[in-house]
Amino acid sequence: MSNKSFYITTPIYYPSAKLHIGHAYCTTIADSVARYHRLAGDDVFFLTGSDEHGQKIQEKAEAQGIKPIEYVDGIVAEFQKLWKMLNISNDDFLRTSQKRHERVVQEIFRRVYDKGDIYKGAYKGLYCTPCESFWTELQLDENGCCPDCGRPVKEVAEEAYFFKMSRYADRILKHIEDNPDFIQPVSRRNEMINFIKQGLDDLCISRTSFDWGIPVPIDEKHVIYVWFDALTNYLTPIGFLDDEEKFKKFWPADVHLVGKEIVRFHSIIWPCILMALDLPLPKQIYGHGWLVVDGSKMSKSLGNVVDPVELINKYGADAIRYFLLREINLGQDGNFSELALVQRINADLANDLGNLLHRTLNMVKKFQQGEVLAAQGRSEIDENLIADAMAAVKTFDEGMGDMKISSAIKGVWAFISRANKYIDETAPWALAKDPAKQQELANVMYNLVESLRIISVMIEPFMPTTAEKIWQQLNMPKAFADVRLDDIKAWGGTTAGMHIGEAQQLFPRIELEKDEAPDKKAGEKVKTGKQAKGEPGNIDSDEITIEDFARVKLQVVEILAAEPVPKADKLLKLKVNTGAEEREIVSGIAKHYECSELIGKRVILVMNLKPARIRGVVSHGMILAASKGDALEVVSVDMPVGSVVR
RNA sequence: CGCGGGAUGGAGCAGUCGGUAGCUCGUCGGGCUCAUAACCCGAAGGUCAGAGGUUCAAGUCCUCUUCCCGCAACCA
Repeated sequence: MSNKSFYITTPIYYPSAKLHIGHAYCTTIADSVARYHRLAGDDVFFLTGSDEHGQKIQEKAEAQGIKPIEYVDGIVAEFQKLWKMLNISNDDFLRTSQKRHERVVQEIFRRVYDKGDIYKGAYKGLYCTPCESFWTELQLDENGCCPDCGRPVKEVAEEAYFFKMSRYADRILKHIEDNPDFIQPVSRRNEMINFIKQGLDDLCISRTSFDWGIPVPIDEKHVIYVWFDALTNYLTPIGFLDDEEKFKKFWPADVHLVGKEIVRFHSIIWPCILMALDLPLPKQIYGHGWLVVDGSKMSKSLGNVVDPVELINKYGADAIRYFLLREINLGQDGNFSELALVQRINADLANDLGNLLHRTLNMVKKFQQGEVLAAQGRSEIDENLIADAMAAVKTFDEGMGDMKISSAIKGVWAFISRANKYIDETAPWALAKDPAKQQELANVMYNLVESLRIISVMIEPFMPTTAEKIWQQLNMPKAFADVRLDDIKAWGGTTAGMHIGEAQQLFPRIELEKDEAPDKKAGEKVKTGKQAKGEPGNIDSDEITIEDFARVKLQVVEILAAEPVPKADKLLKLKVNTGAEEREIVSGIAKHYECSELIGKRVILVMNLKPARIRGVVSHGMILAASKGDALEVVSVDMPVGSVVR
């Protein structure tokens, strides 16, 4: 029997830092799709990995005094630990530093070179010698200098190999236009078409300025630069060089799932490389959106990067997976907040799903000594429930097959709600009291158990652990690992006469404490360790809690330098010493102070204000000042630099 | 005119081919007692950012405006 094959990939993540919730989001999506296809009976290959080469990694390793491979080994181990915690079911994990990958990359380079699509040229760039970094014109600061150190850059040329991407521009454009599903969602597709029409440059694919990479096979001075190294990872584990049959089976990939910022590389550069290799193109590039945290973008300088490991430890992997898949529409940016997470857990997982299972098991135990009796005959209400169950399976099946994960989940939950309503409609507790209605009761109990059986299977791609827990509590005879989608495409798979297992809470409710309880004094510690941190208190009121205030980090800093901001009459650019570092901030006090009188002043700075670009200057913080009418004075103190204000 | 995304009841979001504006949470009222103070039913609440246009018909198509948010060739 030859099953349909399905090959899905995530990007290979760059191990320059720990993974955050956004990476977990992307991989969770891929995992749920992969799990769905396995459930549907397809032969699935699900790949993720790490992109380990490059200058940045080399620098980080040097800074720690270790070899790049040692540095990367440490971080990649963390990646794999996270995927294990999240129950990611990848079939392979590719590291670009692996020998098997080096072979592939070098072979691809040779093939494309032999074809005449690679030539030696000069990479021209703006180089900052002290920082040893290349910049593009747009990255430079307002003075045309290095954005890191502010010193001038110079134009240098470095010998490099180039890939003749321009040669494939017309073909890729046509491909995208002829295949509407190639790039999803459509908004990204339009963006790509637009981009190609502006013309494609040849791609620089080698570097000599660092050596942590795969050597160019024909020229040992060079290492292969990013895209030839990274994108080709998708070919390595499926037997590109060593298993022709496997390769034929899984290539072309069904979906490359990527973040929206790298759609371009996957839908333009990657296909061009494949065309140069005479290989078929992937069927689909799917660009998912980004997670914003409580309304603002995740960034290190904002300090709002969400660590998935912490969340998993606090709420469990399945709850996090459920939230990510349910709450955010694939393809669009979505908001992540711990408060929303807790609300989802309570409403959907504890109240709707958990309680449905619990009350059902409890009734079977109480009314029928734990035995699931055979159903005989169907009422109209029963028929409705069954029709809704079958419709839910269909919605689920179609939604998942079409990458509409959120809508698939909504379909499942609509049915969970339906089952809860069925209990109300049939009122089993009343049937139980009437000896003449025992068969009717048996029917209701059977239908509920059968509904939960179907629900547990549909939930598996989203919450594998919970799905199996439900299966076990129902005490279904078949091994859960062997269950397939076909098992729930028809009603009646529950065996009459079986005994249910022990009922256990799937998701205990998470109690939210009210900050505004009148009997609690302001300032009193009301949050327990279990409580979500960073949760907004009462948003409606102007009153804030001591915790709210504590989020504002105030500190004494010394003004080192001050100069006017060009073309702005109210703004001064200040350089301050925080004790730990120097920062640049922009302050609207030019009308009230001369630059010279500010120098040496010790003032209070809001340390953790989101950096903002004001008249082209990035301001990292805000100086406190008092004003009334036209008068204004900065708040200054005599305490030493670094003193914390509170 | 750098590119793109967004604006829909208190909050967060759906809305496929233009055809009666939906969902979740919250609020208010009711029901039920098997259950994790859970579940079920009902109600209130929106001139779909603004202006103009196409059309028998516009949240949906076109033009302009305002306001938010990203990106600008290795941040998912």
